[in-house]
Amino acid sequence: MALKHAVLAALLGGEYSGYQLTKIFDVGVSNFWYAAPQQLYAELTRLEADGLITGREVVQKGRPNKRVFTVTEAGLGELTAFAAAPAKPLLIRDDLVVKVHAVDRLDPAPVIAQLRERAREAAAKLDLFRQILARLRGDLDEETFLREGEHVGPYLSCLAGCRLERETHDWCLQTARTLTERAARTEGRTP
Amino acid sequence: MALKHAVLAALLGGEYSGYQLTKIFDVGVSNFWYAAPQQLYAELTRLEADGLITGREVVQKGRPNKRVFTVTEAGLGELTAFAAAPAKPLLIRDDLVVKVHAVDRLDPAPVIAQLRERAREAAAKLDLFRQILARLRGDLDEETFLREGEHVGPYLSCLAGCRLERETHDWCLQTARTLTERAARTEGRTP
DNA sequence: CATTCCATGTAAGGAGTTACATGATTAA
DNA sequence: TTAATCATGTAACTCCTTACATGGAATG
Repeated sequence: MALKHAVLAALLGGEYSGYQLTKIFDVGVSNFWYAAPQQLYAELTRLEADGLITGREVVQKGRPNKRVFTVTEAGLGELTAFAAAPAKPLLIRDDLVVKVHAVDRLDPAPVIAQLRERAREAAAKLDLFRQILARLRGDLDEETFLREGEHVGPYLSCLAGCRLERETHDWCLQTARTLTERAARTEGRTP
Repeated sequence: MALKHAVLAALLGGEYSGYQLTKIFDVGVSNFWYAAPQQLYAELTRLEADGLITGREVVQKGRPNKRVFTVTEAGLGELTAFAAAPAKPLLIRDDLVVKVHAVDRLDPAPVIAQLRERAREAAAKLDLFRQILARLRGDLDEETFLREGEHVGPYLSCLAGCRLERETHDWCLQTARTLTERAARTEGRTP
């Protein structure tokens, strides 16, 4: 199982409902994992049935009640075993890079548009991640926080997200610029 | 279908057999897609049945014969449609970052070991990608090649791979160092 | 003689995606 | 009153992963 450990890891950060988790996993949990809402609800049901998490009903006024979940001792044990097991290689699959790979034989215009769009998204995510980092480290500077702060796990994983988004952003813009310039030169020749 | 377009894109680079593709996809085609051998053989069968690629038997001496594949006109059409369609968001799933995220409540030792191992792998891939880039650009420098070279697609996608591996490498080492130092400080306190 | 490389698959099962469904509340 | 947000799912399908299978040639 794959989502399992990502959910457990996310729930270490506090009690969350299925809906709250969908928000967290929608951004990709600091970009290390993505999951659709239906997946999460199904996974929470399974994890609770397996005793790795426990749910608690929270009554709300003005909006539907919700169930929030916490990791149990058994869940923590599962995470420990998971952390000790050899890591699977990073899994990355990206449509856009496939398109760039093939761009020599294709119309570059839509690819360029998508690169620009992706760059915007990456910039937005980077912004978001930086806010999360600032909130996590409070009034300490990064170095001090990493040395003395209490919970560095989420901070470190978010740093990974920052790096990825920054590089994505830069690569997209560089690639878009390269393709744009080449397209301009080709146009100049063909008419 | 997902693999489909990655295979078509890879086959634009020339004629390859299933086996050769497994080698290419094993590295992740410059890190943008990974696929297992069985997936590839199945996908090639399907693509040929759909007329998007054509196979050709190559008789070899001293080793088993093989079938190599080329993209057809229909295949190129499929790729064009794919390139014009909106890109799906980058899909990234990484065990190791999940472990780091949860590391505050876990034994950091195995996580640190895995971070170092991942750093080594990333360095190796980075090396490989740099060789590929050098081969692709020939005796031109990068700027000139990107401006005037003939096939920049594979070069640009490989650049994406380089960025990813470089960041992975640096992040792994920085994270391993942070966790190591914190572990040392905790040890100093608990005995 | 054992291992690695070349070459190609089948079969079963687990994971993820897409499409659809429901219903209340709050903000524009 | 229309849309967005909160809240939770089911069902069908596609895709991917894991395990297993085969067999010759080259390398050490």
